[in-house]
Amino acid sequence: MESLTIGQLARQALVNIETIRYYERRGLIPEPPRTESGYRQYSWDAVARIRFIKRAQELGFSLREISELLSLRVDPNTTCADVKKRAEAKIADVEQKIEALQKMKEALTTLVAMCQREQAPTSACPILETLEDGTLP
Amino acid sequence: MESLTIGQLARQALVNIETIRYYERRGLIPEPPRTESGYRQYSWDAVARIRFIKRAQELGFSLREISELLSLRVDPNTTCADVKKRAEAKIADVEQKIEALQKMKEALTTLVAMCQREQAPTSACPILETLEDGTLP
DNA sequence: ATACACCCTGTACCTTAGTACAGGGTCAAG
DNA sequence: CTTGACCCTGTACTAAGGTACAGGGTGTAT
Repeated sequence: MESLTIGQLARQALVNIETIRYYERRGLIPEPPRTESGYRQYSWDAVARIRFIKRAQELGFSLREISELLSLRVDPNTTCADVKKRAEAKIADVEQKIEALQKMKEALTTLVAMCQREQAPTSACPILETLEDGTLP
Repeated sequence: MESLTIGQLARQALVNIETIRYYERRGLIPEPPRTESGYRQYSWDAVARIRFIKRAQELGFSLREISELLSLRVDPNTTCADVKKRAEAKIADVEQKIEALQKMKEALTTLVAMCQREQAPTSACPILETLEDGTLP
């Protein structure tokens, strides 16, 4: 199996066939070669590419940002300095996301710690009370 | 001011009027009593309720999850442990994301370093594999 | 040669979390 | 008693990220 049909790729990458065609339209994956009869022929690299897209999405990147990430490389139209500049901007993005998530985690941890008596009814749940009264840092 | 109009509530809770009506349609806030002329009359509790929704959203809960949290509160068969379990699941979620982002940051940092040494990657996308194994090709 | 699974394009539709009117009624100040 | 700020319902729209056909062609096993 040296190349994959769109259906095989979809199963490998755990996405819908339509999603792959959608990514192609959005320019996130290159247009693959076609067979005589017009079927798309994917290489195994495409699996990794789609999995990257899915993972980056879970991390809060939009498809636009992901295509920026994927195009971080030198080519005739992109200089090394340009790649570096954009990579640095992405690092700042990523750092911001990490910070936001760390704050989220701290707040959630504080909430969980408030639950001393698990059998308390939810009507007296300190987690819910704290979310409501705005005393969470 | 013993009750609030929708506009007053919106200002207090720092949301749009339309958002409040949207939350009502979604069942996130109860239908308030009306004046003779049909105006919604909110109690001050509604401010807390909307702040709860907003706060939980910031912590990564979707509106669907938030309405589950809210219905846990009025269900006499659930305990605080149920609430805690949901918060803990969110924490695990957030932790995973932080880890993946840290890998991505490392990959981007490596990429920047490669640019500095004039070893810019020129062909395949250099960060593609980072979310899988944290290395650069 | 006939199912049946698969592929193609194109267009329409869905979800989430709201926003934005249109077309009308209400309330308080001047 | 009019003006302006507010409220009502209902519908339509937004952006992002898909999903779901319809109507047709292809590939292969029996």
